[in-house]
Amino acid sequence: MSKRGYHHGNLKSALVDAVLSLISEKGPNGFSFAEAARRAGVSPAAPYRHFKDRDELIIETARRGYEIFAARLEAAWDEGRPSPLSAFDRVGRAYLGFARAEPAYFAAMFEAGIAPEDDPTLRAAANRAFDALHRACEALAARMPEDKRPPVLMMSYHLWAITHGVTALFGRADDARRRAPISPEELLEAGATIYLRGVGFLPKDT
Amino acid sequence: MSKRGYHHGNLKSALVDAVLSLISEKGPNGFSFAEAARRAGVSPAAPYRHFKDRDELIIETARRGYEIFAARLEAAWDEGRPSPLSAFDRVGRAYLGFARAEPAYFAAMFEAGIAPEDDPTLRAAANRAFDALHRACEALAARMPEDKRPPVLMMSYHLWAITHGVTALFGRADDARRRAPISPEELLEAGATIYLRGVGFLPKDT
DNA sequence: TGTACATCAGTGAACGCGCGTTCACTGATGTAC
DNA sequence: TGTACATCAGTGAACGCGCGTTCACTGATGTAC
Repeated sequence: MSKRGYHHGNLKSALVDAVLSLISEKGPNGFSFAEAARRAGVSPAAPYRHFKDRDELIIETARRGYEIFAARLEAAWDEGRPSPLSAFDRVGRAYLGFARAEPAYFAAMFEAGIAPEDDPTLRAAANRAFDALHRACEALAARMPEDKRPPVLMMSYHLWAITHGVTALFGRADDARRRAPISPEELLEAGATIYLRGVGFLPKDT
Repeated sequence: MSKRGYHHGNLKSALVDAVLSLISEKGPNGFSFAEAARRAGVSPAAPYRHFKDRDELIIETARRGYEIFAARLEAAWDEGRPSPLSAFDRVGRAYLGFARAEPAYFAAMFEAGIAPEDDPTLRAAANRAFDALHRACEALAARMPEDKRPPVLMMSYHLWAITHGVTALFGRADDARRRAPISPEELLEAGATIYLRGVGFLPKDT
């Protein structure tokens, strides 16, 4: 954090940080190119050296968010140790935890109205996060007798949907959170357990 | 649609309509007080007769959205006819259908960063929508042997989460939709079926 | 090692624009008698 | 039924503001020789 001279040195990251703090304060779309520059201590023209426009800045923010998100999910999965089921539970908690700890990243990724399909690097980062979840589902499915395995991709989508649904409705960090008389973590764990029982992974009496 | 004179006659609704078309074009938060007035064919000061500020306008939009949404879910449920299960499936499809047919309302309700808790009438409208889903779950639970019923509220939250998750990820009408090799309707129906099997509502071999 | 030069990453002033908001106003409508 | 008056729902001009964007510029850094 040395006194900066004429060159900032790390303006790109500083702008992303500024966007994150602005999103925290005012919601996604509550930031402007000009204010991000001001927060980074730089003239309003400086961001143009790094981003074509406002959209490129939010995409870069979301991209970084997806990478951190993917890394957290992968770490939570930890190759399915000690058991796929307990590891999977950890992944769900990591999903919720990310949304709570990094609401600004989460908003940039899921609520800023940007489309992962539109940008190759964004798409790759988003896929990496989904792949972590998908690999966990593959490991779960591998534990089932071959003739009873559901389509793994479908299972991944379902578990993604329930995890995302619980997070978006009950687990968000802002005022739009719906109140439930049970923590989102417990709600998600119970839901995933019921789903896995229904899909045949868990016996009926669990 | 007669030629309007000095008084608009239905400005409040016209402003909400303008907001909806603006959200459709530019996403939630992509509208301004001034532009909504322009679209309604009225001077920029006119909206102040009906709304304190921009926020009150988006809240009114979301409130109307929740009421239409609740009515559609209630109609889809149709008191559980002909059977609770088929009626419940219809409710899920109505949820998805609303998000697809009315993306602007959906965005105002779930993605504009407003909090249902903050406004009593908004909250009431949002609750009415959730209640439709909750009553459907109660009817499902009533079909189960009393000693095996799960907590109905939890069941409602779970089915809400999976429905909302599928909708927000795969069923949205805009570019942020995730592509899956299966329609959101089928994905949701399969997910709900698996969940209901897991919770004991459906026998293991369905 | 020193120097010349190209490139990079900033500056800061300027622009036109649309926004939110206010104000005194006025035309239309509703109502008391 | 007519009239006077209060209230309602608009007008339109004006304001200050922050934004996105551009421009010619300049200080710092990297590199060829």
